[in-house]
Amino acid sequence: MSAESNERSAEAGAPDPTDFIRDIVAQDVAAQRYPQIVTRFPPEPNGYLHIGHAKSICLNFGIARENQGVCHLRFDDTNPVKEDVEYVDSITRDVRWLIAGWADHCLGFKAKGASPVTATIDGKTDFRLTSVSPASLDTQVTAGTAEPFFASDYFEPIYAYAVELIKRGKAYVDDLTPEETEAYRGSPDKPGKDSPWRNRSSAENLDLFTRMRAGEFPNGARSLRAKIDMASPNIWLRDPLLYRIRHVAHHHAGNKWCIYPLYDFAHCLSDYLEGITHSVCTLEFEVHRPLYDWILGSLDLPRPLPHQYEFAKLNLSYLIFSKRRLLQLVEERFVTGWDDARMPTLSGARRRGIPASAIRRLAATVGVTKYDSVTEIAVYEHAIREELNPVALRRLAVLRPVKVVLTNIAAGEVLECDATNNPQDENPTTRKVALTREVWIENEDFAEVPPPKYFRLKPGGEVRLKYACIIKCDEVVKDAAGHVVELRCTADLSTRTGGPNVDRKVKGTIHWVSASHCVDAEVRLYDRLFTVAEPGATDDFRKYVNPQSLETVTAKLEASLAGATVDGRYQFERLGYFLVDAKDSAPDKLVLNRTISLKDTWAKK
RNA sequence: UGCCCGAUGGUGUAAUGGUAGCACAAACGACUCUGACUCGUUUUGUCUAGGUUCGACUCCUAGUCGGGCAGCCA
Repeated sequence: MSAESNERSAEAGAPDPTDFIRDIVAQDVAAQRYPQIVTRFPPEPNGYLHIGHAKSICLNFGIARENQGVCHLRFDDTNPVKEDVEYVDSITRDVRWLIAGWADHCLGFKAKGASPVTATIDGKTDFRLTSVSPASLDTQVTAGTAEPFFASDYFEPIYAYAVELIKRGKAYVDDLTPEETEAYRGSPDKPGKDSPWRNRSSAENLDLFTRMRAGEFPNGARSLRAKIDMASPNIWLRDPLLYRIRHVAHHHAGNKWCIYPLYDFAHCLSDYLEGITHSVCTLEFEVHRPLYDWILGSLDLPRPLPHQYEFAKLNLSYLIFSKRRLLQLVEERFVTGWDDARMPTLSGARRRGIPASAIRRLAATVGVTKYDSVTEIAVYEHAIREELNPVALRRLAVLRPVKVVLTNIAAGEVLECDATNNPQDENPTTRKVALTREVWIENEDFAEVPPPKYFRLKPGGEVRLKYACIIKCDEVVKDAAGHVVELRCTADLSTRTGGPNVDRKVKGTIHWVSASHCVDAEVRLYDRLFTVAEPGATDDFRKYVNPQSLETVTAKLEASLAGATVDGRYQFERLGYFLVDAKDSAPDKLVLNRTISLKDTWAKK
């Protein structure tokens, strides 16, 4: 829990970020263009959220947070064949996790089951749906009386707007087949041509559209199209489709419909219905903006219109964010699931022990622009360490143990040492760790033939056992095969805390645990999932999955870790940040994940 | 080869006509009972060519390079 706290996060005192979108919002606020700033995060429930989505979530909720506004979580669920409630649930959970303690007071949910209300404004029929009070959101969610927004809740008013467009002569029912539609559309450098059905009468269009809804026609037989310009240089203005026929049940709307609006038609209207002021999306929708504006502008709507702004999505080196490819990793068993700790999904990050605040910190550092960039993974790793360092409890653990016998300590004797829980604290607390005759040290911390500048233990050399004392290696015991099985050392107990020679310096300090006062645990060490910086740009990203992305070891942990729970964030000294695995750990069989290693300027050389 | 968008050190980003700054990375050094953290120093940049201007990363024109758009996906 402590790791989720914002108290020591940069966010607490940091100034609000600025970028070109926030500048626009600020201008709109200054001009009092809207009574309140309302943004939205509109995922399609057809996959798990990943770090790339997190950038969008942070932007949209950040804008709301900085302007006393609200940000709606809205499912853009207009294509029932691809969507599923499993994703609705995971997305809702992940969004709430990401913004917890930061922007949950801005989260816009609606009353359960609510759909847009009809009103008359200036003699015009209007539909509207607003969010419940964020202040009471938690109790309402718990009570089951609030839920996210769904575009599918707007099918009725969206249908009414389509009828209105037909009446205005701005939409028509087309009988062209999908193949013909494609052929008629032309290509980027060649204009399209008008459908023979383009100039049907309003009455005929209305009749046909009503019958489409009534289910009289099979899939693909007809469609509703906007009547714009088949010769437009912008393909999305060449009479784009508004509705298609799909005789299929919807995961949220049930069996009510057999015609479903397409993204372009549903999205801008959903924004309007919810009173969205700033509709922020990624760059690929830039060419759709004229259509977004055309639809809203063609309906003579009485309330202020939302506006669309586009930014470049996040790319991180050594990672992939494509839903299709992520799904492949899951289905082809490169990972154990969507929440595998190596996955760039939010559920994977959470299981890995990455604090939500670190992801928010990443979003703040990469900024928001229209330049399609690739951010080095090191920026993300740095953000994780920055968030974990001040909150993680220091503990001693040995991943790959080698036995050390301290020959001048009697068997059964226990020397208690004070170990600091977190040196970053203003007033650090301590705990007791046991020093006994036999201890484990890290395999890497002993070298029979040390490389130059090796600070750790070597034959005849000295090293400090952290929080304990300096030891000297007297003898290296090997088995018949020549492997080191035991190091026989003497402890200089005068260098213990409180001892006369505490201040004696040796170059190296290493971690250790008592062999008689420790617990075994399965520890999972993660490395990058891919071996190349841009796996998405290769011929087949699966060929570049890192075979060493997961290594499992049986580690020795200091005894105090015996009761560790998922809530604890630990730094195993000199090794990295760890937490208990939420799925596979049990009280009698601890399983821990390494979130990330400590920066290691020695190993690099 | 139609339309739209973009280009600042290795990477990401700031400077909104007036000293090119910050972060990450890298290198070196200091400190250190974590080769971590912290601190200090250093290396490296405005895509090109014209134009406007006292002055251009910024405005204009052309070019180069990169990205997006031809789902009844979002």
